[in-house]
Amino acid sequence: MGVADAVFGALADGTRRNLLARLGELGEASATDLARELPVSRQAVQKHLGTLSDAGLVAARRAGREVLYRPTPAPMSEAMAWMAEVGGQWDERLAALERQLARAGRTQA
Amino acid sequence: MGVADAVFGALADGTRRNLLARLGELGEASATDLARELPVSRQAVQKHLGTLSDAGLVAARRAGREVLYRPTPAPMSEAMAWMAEVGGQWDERLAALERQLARAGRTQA
DNA sequence: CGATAGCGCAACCGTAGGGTTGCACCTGGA
DNA sequence: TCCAGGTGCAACCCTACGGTTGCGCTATCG
Repeated sequence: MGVADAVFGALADGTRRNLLARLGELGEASATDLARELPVSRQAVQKHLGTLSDAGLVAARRAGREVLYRPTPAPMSEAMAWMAEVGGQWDERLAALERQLARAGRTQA
Repeated sequence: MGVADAVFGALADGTRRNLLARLGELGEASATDLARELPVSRQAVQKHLGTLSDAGLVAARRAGREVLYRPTPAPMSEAMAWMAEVGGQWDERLAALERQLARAGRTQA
């Protein structure tokens, strides 16, 4: 369950969740691109992308003189599995969510 | 996306996840009980239970001179829903992106 | 009653984390 | 070849956070 710490930690920040959502919409983007539409500096975005990358939630690709980041959702499955397991121990309500998890984690590695 | 911040923040700490898991096993427990089987002080546990409570992940009940905490996993649904939604979006976009890349260049990442 | 076991609150400390600025380095294009 | 845009790295603030200790209050049991 080692990855859970990094994933939850990465998801704990609102700016990082924004970045992930935006990356989800764009497919790929550079740190500079993302910083342009956010109220923070490029370096801040870059640091966030770094921690997201450490958590395995994004991957980087060099394209010419820019570096494009794309989301890699696989590690989220583990976090969701943790929640479903712990939550499902005592609450039937999460059974429905577990089904969602199965659907969302379908494409995971 | 209000609650997500508190939930992910609460889940970002390993000790708090331990507490949640232990509470899941025990059903109910006091801060003192939980602190006994952890390498931290009772006050630390109490603070953690406080943030878990702020996130809506636990509820407190007074029983005599002790306060028993029990898990209330409902708000996790929202966090999982967020992950499922964003992750699902990724799947579509990534598939489209990979198609583009495959067609455009064979410069595979 | 009185002693004891829990809880609640507050002060305090060290470190990690988000953010910024500044600058050096590389790469692509005119 | 020179210029501009993009990245990488480092130093530096400031706040939040996890953890501790100490003390006072409440309430239960003998």
